[in-house]
Amino acid sequence: MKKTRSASPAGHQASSRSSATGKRRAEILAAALDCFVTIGYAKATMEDIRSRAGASTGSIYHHFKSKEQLAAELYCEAVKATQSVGLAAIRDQGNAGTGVRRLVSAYLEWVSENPRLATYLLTMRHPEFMASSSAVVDRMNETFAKTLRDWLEGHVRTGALPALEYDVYRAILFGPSELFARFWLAGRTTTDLKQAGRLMAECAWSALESMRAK
Amino acid sequence: MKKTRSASPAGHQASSRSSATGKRRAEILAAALDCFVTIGYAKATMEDIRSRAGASTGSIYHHFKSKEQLAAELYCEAVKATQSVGLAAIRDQGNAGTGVRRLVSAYLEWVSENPRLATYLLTMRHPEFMASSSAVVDRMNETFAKTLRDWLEGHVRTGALPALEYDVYRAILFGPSELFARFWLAGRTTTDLKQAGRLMAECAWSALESMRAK
Amino acid sequence: MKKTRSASPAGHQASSRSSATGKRRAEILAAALDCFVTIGYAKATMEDIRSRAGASTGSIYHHFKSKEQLAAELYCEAVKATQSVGLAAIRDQGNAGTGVRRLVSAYLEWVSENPRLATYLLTMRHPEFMASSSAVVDRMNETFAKTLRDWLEGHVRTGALPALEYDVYRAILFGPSELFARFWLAGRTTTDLKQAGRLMAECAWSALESMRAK
Amino acid sequence: MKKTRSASPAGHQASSRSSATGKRRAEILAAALDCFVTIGYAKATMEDIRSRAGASTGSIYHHFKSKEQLAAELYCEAVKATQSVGLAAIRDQGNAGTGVRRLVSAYLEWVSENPRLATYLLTMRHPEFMASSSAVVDRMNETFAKTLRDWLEGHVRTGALPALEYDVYRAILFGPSELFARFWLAGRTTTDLKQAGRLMAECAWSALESMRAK
DNA sequence: TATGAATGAGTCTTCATTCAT
DNA sequence: TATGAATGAAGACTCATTCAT
Repeated sequence: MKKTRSASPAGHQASSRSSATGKRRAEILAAALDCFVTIGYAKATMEDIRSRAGASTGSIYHHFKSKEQLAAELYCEAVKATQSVGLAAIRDQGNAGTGVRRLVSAYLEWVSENPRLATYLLTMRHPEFMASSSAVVDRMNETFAKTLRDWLEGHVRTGALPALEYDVYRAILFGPSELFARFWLAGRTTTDLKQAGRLMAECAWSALESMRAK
Repeated sequence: MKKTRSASPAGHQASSRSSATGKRRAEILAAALDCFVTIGYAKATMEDIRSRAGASTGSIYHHFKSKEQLAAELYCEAVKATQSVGLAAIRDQGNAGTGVRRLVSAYLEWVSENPRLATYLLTMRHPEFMASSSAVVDRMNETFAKTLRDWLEGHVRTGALPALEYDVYRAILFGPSELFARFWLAGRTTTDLKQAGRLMAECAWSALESMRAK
Repeated sequence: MKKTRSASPAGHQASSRSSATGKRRAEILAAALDCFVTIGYAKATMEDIRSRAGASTGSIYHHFKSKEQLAAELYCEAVKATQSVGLAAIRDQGNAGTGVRRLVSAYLEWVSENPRLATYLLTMRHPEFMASSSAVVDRMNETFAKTLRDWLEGHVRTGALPALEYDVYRAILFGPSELFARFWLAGRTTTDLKQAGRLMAECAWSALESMRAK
Repeated sequence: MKKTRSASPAGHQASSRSSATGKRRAEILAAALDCFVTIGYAKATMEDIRSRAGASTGSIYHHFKSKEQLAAELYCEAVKATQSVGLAAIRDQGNAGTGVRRLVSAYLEWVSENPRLATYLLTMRHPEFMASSSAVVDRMNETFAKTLRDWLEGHVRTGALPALEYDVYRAILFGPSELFARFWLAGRTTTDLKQAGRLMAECAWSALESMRAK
């Protein structure tokens, strides 16, 4: 059955040219993301991924060392994506209130635009394959944290923001939106995501404001 | 080790009496929790659980239908525990501010007192075994949500709280503390949990207050 | 749950007296037969039998050494039953034709009266538990064969029956009815069993007659 | 050893060529047949089959979904084989007597040439794996029955055969030989199989003849 | 005799991964 | 690069049987 496919003379021309870009690689990654999000990393089998990608077992292993690496690559991609969205939101932002609000709503915007990747990120926060990714992810997290911290500290110095530990800032800034996102991704929300973004942003800002006051 | 964990000082008297109570069952559950939290649901094997519980394979299956059911039972237990703590915090609480603050810090207190169960709850929020538990959990969630909603609405009517959708309330109330808890449980925080509890409580309350104002 | 049963004061009087007969034993045997016939020896579990018998695990093992022995006992019972029916059919039967006919239809009559046991006999012809029964069954078979052979030989000497090997006699006498019985028991026949009995009997007799002639 | 068994002298040429044909598949089937016949379906383990086939666990499951499916496939093969032998015996056979005799002896010939498959067929007539095969087998049985019935009815119309229900015909035609085959395969016969074939054939024919007469 | 918790060897099956073509 | 057959370690689960009460 499969033999007939490679036998079909057409199609060959097209794909033999390049795929240099790594089209197959991308297809496999996409299939893997689908499977992990739908079935879960542990339950999803390479066979699931293989069939969804329309690739062969060998082909997958040609592109990726292992299932774990596949998951790790997706994870890194997801982390990088959120972080760059976050960083872009505060970059060169002189106004603390605007920066905080943008930071929060940027996160939810990204979620709404990348639901699958977001689901993956929020769901696969596990030690299941961390071995392969932790080094890279840890570094990314540090960089992100450092940048955000610097930005925050700048505004703390001007008195625009309260002096709080970074872990508290993290909780205040991202806690509400992340929790909302979880439910939104699960289809268990009634509020529109944009509206929620505004509310979460406001929430974070007014919380910080009130703390600064004291 | 495991035996000490059924921590609550009371109850010991009662359960020390005999095996009739279902001691074995409890031992197995405890061992499973340990394994799931440490190794992860997927990677933990029944053999891991078996040896940690000091039971035989057959004994485990005599008490629990499957690994999935074991996980589900723990999950339900955890959900019930947080919820009852939350409900106790607002029960008969006439003051909105006090209620909100108590709700938030009660959650973190519970986390600090039940780190393993909390880790399990926050980590295993996955479709890996949900089949077995969703019915029960869904009902519990509904009940909890209904009660909390009623309490909130009571205060909305008096103007003490702003009129917001439940999903927004949920995000504001539990988002920061849940996120903080995740990092605390992972040992990645610098702030003391109690202190964080007060901050998260304040944060939630001031956010709500500011929204009410508008 | 089961405890309430032994708690019921009534009924005790009756069963405490004797059950000497082995009522429980019989119930277990009946349940086992049911299970073996329905599910098959291999697939039927002691738990299946236990629950159908309304007994406890321990009780079963109190009465029977093992699953195998349970099966063997039923098998012996079945073999003995058919054989005695067969022997009764030819005992003191001076007329060859009558004897042959009776032998054949007696078999089918027994089948119709003991469908479950017959199914068991025709279905469980396997080495699955033969270890426990072969000795006994072999002896029973020998005795039966010897008696039948003697009867046949008597009529061979008078010329009423043809001189054929016992294995051929067995095939001619029991082959058709056994095959018919298999299908009848499976509910895959259209002909009435009594009618079939007459036909099979006639068939056997005319076959033998024609062979004698040559 | 197993390789010689694909007995039919032709075909060897073709299959010796390569593994492309499904050599492994065939080896596994052969090993399974051996095991099922020797040890019994229930007692034979996949490990038994695996080692006898010289294959790996994974390889077996690559080719067959389950132990049950393996058994089912063999069963279908066996059914198909007997039936085609039977149908060949009566195809275009204008003479009722010759046809009946050929039908009967063809069956026993097939048994003698395919003792293992025959043993399997006569022994594994059980619900152990029927789930997987019944649909296919039922259809094969219907087709076979229909063809045989048509042939019989043709001769009933000419008066060469008596008008009997199909289930009675089945019993008369196959009962004796099947029962004889059972004992022959178990090594519990004294009569030569060919000789028995002639006798069973004669037996069936004279039985039918005598019934027609009436 | 009855009960049912406990036992643990034994099975089937899965699945990530390798490798010959 | 692609293919898919082959590998085999590992795991969940079953079930006959034992045993303390």
